[in-house]
Amino acid sequence: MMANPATIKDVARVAGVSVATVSRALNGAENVLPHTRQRILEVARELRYAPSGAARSLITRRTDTIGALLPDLHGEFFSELIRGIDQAARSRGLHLLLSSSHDDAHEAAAALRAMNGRVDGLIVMSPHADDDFLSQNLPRALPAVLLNSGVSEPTQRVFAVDNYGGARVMTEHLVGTGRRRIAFLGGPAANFEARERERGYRAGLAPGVRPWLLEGDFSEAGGQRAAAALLALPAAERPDAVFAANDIMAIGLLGALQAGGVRLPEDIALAGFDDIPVARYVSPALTTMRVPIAALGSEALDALADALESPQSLTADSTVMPVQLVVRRSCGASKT
Amino acid sequence: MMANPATIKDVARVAGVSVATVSRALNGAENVLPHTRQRILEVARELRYAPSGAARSLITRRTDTIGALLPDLHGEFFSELIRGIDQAARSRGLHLLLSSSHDDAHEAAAALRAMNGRVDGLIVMSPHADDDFLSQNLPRALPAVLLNSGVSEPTQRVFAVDNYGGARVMTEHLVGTGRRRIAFLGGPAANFEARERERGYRAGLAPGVRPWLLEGDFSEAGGQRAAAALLALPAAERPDAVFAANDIMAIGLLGALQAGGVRLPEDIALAGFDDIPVARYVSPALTTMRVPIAALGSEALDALADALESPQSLTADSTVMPVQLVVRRSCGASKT
DNA sequence: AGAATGCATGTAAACGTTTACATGACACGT
DNA sequence: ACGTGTCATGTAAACGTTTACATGCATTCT
Repeated sequence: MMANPATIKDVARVAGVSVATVSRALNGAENVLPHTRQRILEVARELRYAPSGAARSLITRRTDTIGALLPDLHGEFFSELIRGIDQAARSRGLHLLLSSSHDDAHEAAAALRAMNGRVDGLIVMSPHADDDFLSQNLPRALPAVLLNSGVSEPTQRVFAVDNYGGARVMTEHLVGTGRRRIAFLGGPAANFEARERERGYRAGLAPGVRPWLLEGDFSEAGGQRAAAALLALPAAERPDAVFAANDIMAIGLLGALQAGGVRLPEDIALAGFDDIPVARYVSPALTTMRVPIAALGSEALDALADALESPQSLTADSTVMPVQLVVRRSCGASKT
Repeated sequence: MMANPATIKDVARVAGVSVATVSRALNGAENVLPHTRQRILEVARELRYAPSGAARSLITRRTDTIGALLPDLHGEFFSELIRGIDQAARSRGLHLLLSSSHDDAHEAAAALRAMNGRVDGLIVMSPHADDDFLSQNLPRALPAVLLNSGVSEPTQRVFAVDNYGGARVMTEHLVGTGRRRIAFLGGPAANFEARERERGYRAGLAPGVRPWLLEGDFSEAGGQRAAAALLALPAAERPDAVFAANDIMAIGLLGALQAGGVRLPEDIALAGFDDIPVARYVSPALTTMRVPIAALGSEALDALADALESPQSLTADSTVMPVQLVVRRSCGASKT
């Protein structure tokens, strides 16, 4: 019923030629008689022959595939990231091998090793992927680029987002619109991006102003918990602005605060970070920092793909993608 | 600098054993002396050896990878779908090879063939993937499951969503809340799901009522265009409800209608289909049909993974996933 | 006419694994 | 002591390609 797939040998036998000729005909080598080629193509179609990727990449040492090691697949951030990577990959004829959600460094290492021989390069975004981890676990000869990693002295190519600068600009914007009691809803302590954004927040405050930190975890539920904490305060003691370290927390906060009778942006101005698609649909629409998520993915892939052509092009420096302030109604500075 | 990766031969040479012993030690065969095994593990770590996936799967005929052929990666629908697939794949130790956006059948066929020898099975969701296409292009011996395909007499395993039933229930719901002039904003004519939803809409109308069809394309911009068309009508001639064939069109419509001064849901009730995450954040929150998108992906993967163990488990029937009416404010039937 | 050239095709090695089978050391029962 | 069995290890084939090199035929040059 489900017969074994045809191999190049089958094609050769049926067409009455050698496997070498079949290989040449199928790969478009020019030194094969038109008549022979046509015959081979016919037979190949007839037998539904498709070359084995495994065998082919074993000998050519090319897989035309790049691997992506991601921490998670949840939410719009990763959706956008993958879209960016995929788009760039497709336009270069590369395939995408996905691997996600590695809870500990051990698992991530296993995933990394499992990619060996199946990919030509790696895009790595992982909380565990510090310099040490990579130099211990990255199979040799496998070019890699890092995304938003916390490496200080990179030995790899790194693409990152200007978390610090963006957070600073956002804070200054809130200060500029007259807010004085600006709280910051942070992310997980272990998260590099969260720390950078907090650093930017601190830098953006007017000199002498004490930072006001709320605990968060980058999740919608975390935003709701923070809202509950604020609602427990007397209205006069609440902040007049909250800057959430990412959009999804801001959105959780937004809904919960409104449910608690707080008027946004009149009572409390709200700002997020990332500009995920949903940010413009909430009411009031969320002021946020636009992160070029898809571009981050496609630039990473482009750098990696270039490295496949000329390995020396993969230098160990880092590129910081600029972010852009997007003012919407939630911060009170826009009428629309 | 970037040395060739170590092979099993290198490990064997350094450890002073044969490659067979290395293979056995690394794969956990029990008949290898503890001393020998430890020595081999040490050497392997030292050399940063990782077995070549290509070589391994060439001989074992297993890749532990499944391929997903998707039409697109844009939007929350596919994000959720991939998440569902990935989650099920990971829990079974399978990898995921992604391939998307094939504009024509020719491209899709190429993608299909490129997967040969790199995957153990396929999840296919493609407008081109009808029965003919698959039987022509699917390499033999490659188990596959189809998603939301328009095959009538399936020769493959198919998972689909109850588009017809859901659309019918939604239409009946709108009728039940007193709406009489219910328009349907359709999807691309070539799209099977769009046609099924339209069919459900027609069936849900009260007997004798003429269907009112608006042209759409499943995109947010399409929703906005439809809104423009409605706004061009005198208010009295507009529908009192619009049922959009998917959420993203409903959301485009929603924003554009509100900008045009239409009150939702008072003047026009609005409903969508899919229940993408953003549906509950728009204002008014969108009444919609909840499609178990992630579950669709994970069930498809589970069926496929089972088939890898026992090929005969992959019968050629179809599973229809139930959908669920989610009433929110946009249809006027809910206070919250 | 004979040598040289060009060119289509064939032969076989190589890629890095796994695994069936062979080998040989050692322990044991007789 | 000698066969017998056990078991760790080695040998080599196999997986399905690509490709360097060999082959031999047809054509062209002298």
